[in-house]
Amino acid sequence: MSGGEKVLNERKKAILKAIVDAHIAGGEPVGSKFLTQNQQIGCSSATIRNEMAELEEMGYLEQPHTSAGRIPSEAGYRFYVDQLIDRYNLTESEIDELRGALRQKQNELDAIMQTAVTLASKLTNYTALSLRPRQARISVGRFELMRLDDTTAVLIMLIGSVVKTKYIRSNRTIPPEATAMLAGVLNAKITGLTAGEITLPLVMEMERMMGDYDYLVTPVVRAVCETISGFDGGDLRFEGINRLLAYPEFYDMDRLRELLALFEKKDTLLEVLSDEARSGDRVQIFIGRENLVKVMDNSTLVFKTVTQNGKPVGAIGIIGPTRMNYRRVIATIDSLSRGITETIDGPRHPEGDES
Amino acid sequence: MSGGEKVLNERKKAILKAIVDAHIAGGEPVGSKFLTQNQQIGCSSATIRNEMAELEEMGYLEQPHTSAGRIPSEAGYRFYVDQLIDRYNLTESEIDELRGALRQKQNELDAIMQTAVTLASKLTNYTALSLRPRQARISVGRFELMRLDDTTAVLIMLIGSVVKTKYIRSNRTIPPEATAMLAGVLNAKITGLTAGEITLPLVMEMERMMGDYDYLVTPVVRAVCETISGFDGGDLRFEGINRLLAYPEFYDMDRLRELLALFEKKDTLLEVLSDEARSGDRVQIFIGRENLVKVMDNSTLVFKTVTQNGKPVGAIGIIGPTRMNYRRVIATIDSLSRGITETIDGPRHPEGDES
DNA sequence: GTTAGCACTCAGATGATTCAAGTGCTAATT
DNA sequence: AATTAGCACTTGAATCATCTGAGTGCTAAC
Repeated sequence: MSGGEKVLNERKKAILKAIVDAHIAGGEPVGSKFLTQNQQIGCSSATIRNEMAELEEMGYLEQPHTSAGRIPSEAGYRFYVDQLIDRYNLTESEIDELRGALRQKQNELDAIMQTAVTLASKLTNYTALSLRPRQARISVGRFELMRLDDTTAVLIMLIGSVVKTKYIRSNRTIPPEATAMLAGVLNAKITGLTAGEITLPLVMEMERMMGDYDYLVTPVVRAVCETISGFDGGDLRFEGINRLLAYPEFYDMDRLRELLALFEKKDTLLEVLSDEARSGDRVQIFIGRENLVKVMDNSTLVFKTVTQNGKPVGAIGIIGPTRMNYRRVIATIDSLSRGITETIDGPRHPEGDES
Repeated sequence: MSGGEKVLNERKKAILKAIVDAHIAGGEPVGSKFLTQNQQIGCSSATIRNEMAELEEMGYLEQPHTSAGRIPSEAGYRFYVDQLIDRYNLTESEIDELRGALRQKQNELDAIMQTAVTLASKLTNYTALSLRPRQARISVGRFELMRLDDTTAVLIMLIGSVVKTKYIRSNRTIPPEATAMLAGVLNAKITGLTAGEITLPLVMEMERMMGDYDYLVTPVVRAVCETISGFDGGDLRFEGINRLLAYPEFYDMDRLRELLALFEKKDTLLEVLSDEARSGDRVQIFIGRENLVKVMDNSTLVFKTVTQNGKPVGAIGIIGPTRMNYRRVIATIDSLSRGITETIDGPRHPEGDES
C-alpha cells in the first residue's frame, strides 16, 4: 500500500492514463484493441495486453470478468490524479461567470458559500457540497437586545462571524430601559465564555447588577446557554443531488439510498471533513474507500479548504463517481475556493480580532 | 370530472375501499379472488368481477393489462380519501414524542419547523417538507447596528418575525457614536418601506440628518435594499429524500431525477404551495396530476397550513407515492401542524403587531 | 341478482442459443 | 529479448421460444 511506490515505465504510464481517460469518458471497461488507436502508445494490442496484465498485477487495474476489458482500480485512480494529469485551466468565460457570481454577494460568507456550491455543481455536473466546520470553543462575542413589545424581545448574539438570534418571552414586562442595561451586563460578563463557564455565582452577580430587573437575567441566560450548546457551527449543504443519478454507478438503488441517508444525517461527513479541512490549502481527494465511510466506495470526494485571512473557515467540494472528470473538477474547486477567499479577504482586515 | 358525483352502493364502496387498502399495503394489482377473503364483502369472485368492471367504467379503477388485477385510478384515490377513510388517531406514545420534540424549541419558528419536518418524515416514512411562504410586501420593521471594529459593522434587520443580518464594510472609519445615530435614522425613516419606496430624496434627507457621517448612509441603504430584494421569505425544505427510494414507484431513474430536480429548484413547488397554503385549515391533498407539476404524476402531496395567531405562517407536508398510507399521513400532518400552532401561539400575543 | 365454470389473454419467468468482445498463450518474427 | 500475429477459450449480454399462472369476461345455470 504505502512505501516503495513502484516505478512505471513510460509506456505503462501512457497505457494507464489512456485507460483511465477512456473509462472516465465512456464508463465502459477498456480493451487492448481500443488502445491501439491511441497515438501515445505505439505498439500492438498483444503488447498492450502484456502490459495490462502487469499493471493488473501491480494493482492499478482490475477486470470485472475474464472477457471484459480493464478498469482502473482505486490505486489506479490515485496514481492517475497524483502523477498523470496535467493541470486543467478553466476557460476565460467560466472564470468570468465564477467571479461575477461571487462578486454579487460581497458580504455574507454564508451567501457566498451557497452561490459557490450551486456554481460548482453546475460547472462540473456533479453533486457539490459546502461545509462550515464545527468549532471547538464556542462563545458569544457580542450581545444586542431588541425589544419588540411589552413581553418579547430578540436577543442577538455574534458567534464568531455568525449572527444568531433567539426570541425571549417573559411573563412580566420587559421595560424599554431594561434592554440596553441587560445587553450591557451580558457584554460585560459573559462574552467569550463557553456554556460551561457560565456559573451560578456569575448569574447571581448579574442579577445584582440588574437591580429591579433581575427577573430578566435567568430566562436570557438560559437562552444564551441553549444557543451556545445548540450551535456547533457545523453546516453541510448539498446541491445538485439529482445529478448523481445521471451516472450509471449510482443506479443501484440500495447504494443510492445509503448515500442519500449519509447526505441527510450529515454528522459523519461533517466529522470527516472537519478533520481534514484544516490540513493545508491543496485540493484534497478521497478516492473510494480510501478514507471515507464504507458507503462511499466507488465514489470520490474532491474538496478544498476556504480560508479567510489565512484561517480555514469552511470548504467546498464535489462528490461523484470514482470515474469522474478529475481534471475539470480539481480545476473548478481550486478556482472557486481561491475566488471565495479573494472575495472575502478583499477589504483587508486589521490583524486583531475577537474569535 | 366535476359535478354530479356518482353514488356508489355499499358493496361497491366496500370493494373500492378494499382494493385501495390492499394496493396501498402490497403495491400489487388486486384481483377478484383475493377480495373474497375480505369479510366486508360477502359475495363470490364473479360478482366482484362484475362490480369491478362497473367501477372501472366509472373511472375509479384501472387495469394495467388484461390479465392483471385492478389498481385504483387517481379518481379512485380521491374518492377513497374523501369518503372512505375513517380518521386515524396517533397512539399516545406517538403524540408524546411529537409534543416532546416540539416543546424543546420554544422560540424559533424556524427551529420548530425543522424539528417538525424531521419528525414527520420519521413517523410516516415518507419524504417530508416544510414551507415558509413568500411574502407579498417586504419591509424592515426594525434596525439595529452592531459595530465590530473600525471599518466593519453588522446591520441587523427584523423582517416580519425573521432576523436578517448583513455585514457592512466601509473604506472610512465607522465611529462608535455613529452607529446608534445611524440606527436611529434608519428606524425613523425606512421602517415599513419596501425596496421601491426608498427614494433618492429620502436617502438625501437621511444624509442630512447624519451630518458628518453622511458617507455611511449610502452603503447601508444599499445593503438594506439588497436584503429586502433578496428576501422573499420563501423557504422550502425537505427531509428524508432517501425514503422515497424505498418505494418501487420511484425506481424509475428518470422520474426520480426530475423529482429531485424539482426539490432543488423549489420555485415551482414554492409557488404551488404558497398559493394553496392560505386556503383554510384543513389537510390538503393533491393526488397525482390533480393540481401539480406534471413531474408528479403517481405522487401525492399532503400538507397543512401552520398558523400563528390565526395567520398562516407556513406549512408542513408529505410527499410520497400515490399509493400511500393516507390515514396515517393525514393524521400525522394534522397533529403536527396543530402541535406547532399550539406551541408558537402558546404565550398569548397581544393583538396589535407590526407585520 | 348471484354464482359456477370455462375459454382466453398476457406479463413474467425460465431456459437454450447465439454473439461478440476481449483475454491469455504460443509460436513466429524482428 | 522484445514484439506481434494468430487462435482457442471464456463469459456476460442479447435474443428468442416456451411455459406458466393469475386474472379476466362471458355464458349458462341456480
